Amino acid sequence: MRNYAHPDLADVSIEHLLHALSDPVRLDIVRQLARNGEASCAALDGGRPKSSMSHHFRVLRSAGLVHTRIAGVQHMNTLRREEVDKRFPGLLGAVLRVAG
Amino acid sequence: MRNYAHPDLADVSIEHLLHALSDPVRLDIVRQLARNGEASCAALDGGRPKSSMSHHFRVLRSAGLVHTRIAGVQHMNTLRREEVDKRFPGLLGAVLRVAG
DNA sequence: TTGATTGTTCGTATATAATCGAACTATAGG
DNA sequence: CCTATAGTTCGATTATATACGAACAATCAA
Repeated sequence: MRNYAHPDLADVSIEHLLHALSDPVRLDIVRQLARNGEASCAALDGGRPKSSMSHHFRVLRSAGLVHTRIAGVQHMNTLRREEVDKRFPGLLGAVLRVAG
Repeated sequence: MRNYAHPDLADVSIEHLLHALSDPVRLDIVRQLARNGEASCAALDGGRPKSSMSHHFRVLRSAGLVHTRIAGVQHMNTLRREEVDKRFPGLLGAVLRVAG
């Protein structure tokens, strides 16, 4: 894998984004990225198998929520906060305001 | 059916609520209720079969989003706007602000 | 080049969800 | 009581998600 495709937020529907956020594992990933900034996949796995995490990161990417940058052997993830906020104002803030 | 049980919003998780909103049929129902206020099930079916609608209303009820009141032969639905707003401040507003 | 590390992809199993016809329940009006 | 109307419940089908082991690819360091 050389690098990832990240969708334009304009092409992401709110249904798609809400679905991505409705899974507890993914919501947890989003919360941690919001709190701590960039993190590798392994740093967020909570003991889950790599293939499961890979799946969840793919869903988060396809929903425009997460950007993944390859840095050597690690894949570093960040929240696409500004872009999501521009497309869906207030949504991510409201979700993250809820206690996890 | 004599009447419905409506969950306390305190018992609704954000994952549950986000999942309920992530379906296009249900999101459409929520949008219409927000715009036009109380409506019967049939008024919102968009030509879909009754059993399908019944399913979606049940999901919306279980997520604390919709209150259903029995009025004779009709079941009238409303958005539980204030309660949802108290539990998840800004969330519904952010969702409804997005063009449908 | 070999080995260790990080994450993807594939395949399969399992679980959850959506769809919808058919039979049923409840209410209202003749 | 009979009939029409509005929704629910049941059951079956199909679709979509999740979970995860195993094999693979890419990078780095020795």
